Amino acid sequence: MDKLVLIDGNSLLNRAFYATPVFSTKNGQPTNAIFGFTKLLLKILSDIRPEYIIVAFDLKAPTFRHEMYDGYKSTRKPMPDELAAQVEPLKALLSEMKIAMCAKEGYEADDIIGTLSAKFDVHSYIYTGDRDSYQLVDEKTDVYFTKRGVSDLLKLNAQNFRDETGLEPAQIVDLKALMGDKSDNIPGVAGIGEKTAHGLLEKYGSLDGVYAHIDEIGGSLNKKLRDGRENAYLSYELATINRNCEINVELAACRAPEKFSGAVKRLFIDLEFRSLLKDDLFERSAEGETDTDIEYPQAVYDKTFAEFEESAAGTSDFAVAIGKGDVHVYFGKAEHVLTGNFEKLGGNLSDEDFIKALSHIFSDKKNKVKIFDFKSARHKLDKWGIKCLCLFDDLSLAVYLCGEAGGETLDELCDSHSLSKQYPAYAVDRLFKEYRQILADSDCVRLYEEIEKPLVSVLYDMENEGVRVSIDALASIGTEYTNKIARLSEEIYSDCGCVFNINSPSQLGEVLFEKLGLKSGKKGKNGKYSTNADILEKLAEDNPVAGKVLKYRFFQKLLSTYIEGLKPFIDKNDKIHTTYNQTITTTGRLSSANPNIQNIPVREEEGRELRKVFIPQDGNVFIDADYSQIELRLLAHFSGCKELIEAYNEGKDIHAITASQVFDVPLEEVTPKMRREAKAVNFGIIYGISEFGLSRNLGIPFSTAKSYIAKYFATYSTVKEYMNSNVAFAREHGYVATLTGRRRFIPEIKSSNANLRQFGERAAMNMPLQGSSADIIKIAMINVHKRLKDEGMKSKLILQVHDELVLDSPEEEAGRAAEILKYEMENAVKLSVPLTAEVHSGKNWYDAK
DNA sequence: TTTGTCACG
DNA sequence: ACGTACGTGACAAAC
Repeated sequence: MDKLVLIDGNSLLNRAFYATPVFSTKNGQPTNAIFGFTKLLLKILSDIRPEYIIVAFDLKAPTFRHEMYDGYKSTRKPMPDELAAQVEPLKALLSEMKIAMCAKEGYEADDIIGTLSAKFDVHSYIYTGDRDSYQLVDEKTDVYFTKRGVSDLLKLNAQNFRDETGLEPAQIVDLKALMGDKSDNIPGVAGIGEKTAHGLLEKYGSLDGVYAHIDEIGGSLNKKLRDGRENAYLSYELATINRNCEINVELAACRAPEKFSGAVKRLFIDLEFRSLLKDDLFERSAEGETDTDIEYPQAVYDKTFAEFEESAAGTSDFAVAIGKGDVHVYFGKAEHVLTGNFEKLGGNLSDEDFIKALSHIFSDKKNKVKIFDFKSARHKLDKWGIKCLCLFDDLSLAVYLCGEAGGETLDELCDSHSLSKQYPAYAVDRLFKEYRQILADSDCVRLYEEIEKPLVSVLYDMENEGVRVSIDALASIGTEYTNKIARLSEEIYSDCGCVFNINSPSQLGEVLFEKLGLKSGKKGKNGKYSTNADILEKLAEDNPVAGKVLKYRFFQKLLSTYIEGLKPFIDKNDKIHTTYNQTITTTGRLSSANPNIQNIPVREEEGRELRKVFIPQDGNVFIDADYSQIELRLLAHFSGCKELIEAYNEGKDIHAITASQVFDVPLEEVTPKMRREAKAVNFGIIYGISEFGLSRNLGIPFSTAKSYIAKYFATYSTVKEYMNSNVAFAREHGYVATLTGRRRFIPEIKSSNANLRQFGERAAMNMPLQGSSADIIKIAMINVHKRLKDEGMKSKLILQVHDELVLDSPEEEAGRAAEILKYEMENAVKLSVPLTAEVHSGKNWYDAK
């Protein structure tokens, strides 16, 4: 039998909307509900593979139910704006997807679905979030109900309906007739709730049955039923789905699509549904898969270097895309595909000619190469023994600075711009021109040319240089931790009276809170106990096992992440080479990965010891410099707050001053506790403070945190004004910016979802501070790197940890190197407050801090 | 792949 | 009624 999928459009769109926070495209079009709906739709099509599909919608016009009963659905809240704004775009998408839609004045989607499933000789699969549809279940009709969100589907059938309610599917109408339905404002019988209604139906089977035996029912219930008889039968009618509406739908016009057109693909791209852009979903057009109005270059497979050189003669502008073993080069009107035999057989060039061709491009300092990720290209070219001397433009940086989601690959970029991946070098050329224009329009050209681009070479050198580790020290600390972990786990097993996996939060929660019956184990929304450090610390006051678990976790973390985790990254020279990602963060910071060298322990003494593992090269020392309170200084600078600026200009202790203001005591009477709390307030200010956050961070009552914040802003009103101005700017322009004009787009700030909106507001307050700090240290890095090189020094910049730089420096030039480092960091930019960097040196990273 | 936890600034 | 300081990356478990 043919299969027909029937979807309750309004119901699923509604579910999809509330399943996730609202998210929007860069243009501010909210898309979360359309996304959830589309994702489910694609899943249904691939799971069921139906011959036919119809999406039914409600219309605004009143239905036959409104005519029967004025109050029908009158208590419904209106749709939130952000959901309403998604209805028409969804219909437009469905229409482009060639999916049949159906709506009819006077009926609800339920009725249309009920009618269509009864009308055709097909097996129907109904998808809805409305439990009323239980009544449609029969041998040729399955109903799938979306439980939580949209992806969690429950197939309804007589059995699970009985399990859940103790009733037959058809009885849902009788049930509603008796108990009513608040959300639809169906009245039911006054005074009868779910329990009573159930009881009656179990005994008498149906509404008619109840009234047929009304004389057997005594007491107040009898009166309620007699008084409510009219309402009960009205409700029965209201709750019954009309399976016989007058609808003209030809099944033949409802064919389910197998593939979608290029127009649908473009709509997906516009809606930023990147994760749904699977190639096999879309039809391939004759020339390829993408825009027909693009004139792609001619593909050329040169046989020899001489052939390539001849075409490239006189060309200095190239666009290049490097794949695994193949390199695409676009210039003139052709895309040359070059492959050697390095990683696969059958290259069109000999290895020797392959290298020559690449050297022709990259080793000539007059050439300018457009490329997606220059830093990683250089590492790759290194392996082929090719020196990079050319000028370059980096597409990934341009895209990043334009405020697009960071970390996109070139492939993804091609997809989202409808460009063929077969011509990636041409795509690089074309995309770079496009993004270069956006950079110019958003005043980010200097940021790109003078900061991000020069930084590429600095980071390349840092990654190449690497940081040395002591294998012996690593091994001995590893043994020490392994022993500690073994002892602690034995003790924990014996204390708990059972052996289990302490690493598993769910097993740990079960043992602690159920077996041992420890208190304060509140289950979260997913039905699991939280066992994080905050909770365990509280527990440790009463039960030593919690403390042992904390210790176990601590050493386990150090062992797995920093001992075992680092080992695979150590090269034959005992060095670790991290990768700095320049295009990930929303604020402009770098991130470090494989391994992450920016989160090596320092806060706890026992973890800090690990830094003794990081050592300079023979005969060298580490020189470590970190900015002192750079974000707070930026706050003083940007806000223009006189008190803060003065305090910094006079070199005062800022946290102590804040403490004296917030706690209303003379500076001399500020206690260490007051200073500590004031420091937390200062941090909070930078993060876009909330009462909840501060109270949780300090472990103080909500009301106390509130009063601290109030006092702070009363004292530093210019800071408050500055923060408000950031939020206002973001609301007006959709973005905020740093010292150098780096932008972060914050669409959340216009959300009607309070949580999301507040998140946007905090981000608007924090980004200019965190981001400007990132700008400043980047400038410092470029200048330090240049000075060291220009002055012919052997000291090398090796690490960056957001506000900290580390040099590996020969002992004899360490003094000079430290001076340069400090000077360049402190003078990277000129602010209305001084920037200070604290410098230390030592024979390992521990001693240099 | 997602979740919980925890390391850093 | 709910979820909340900003920005990251890695690991282990559970799905």
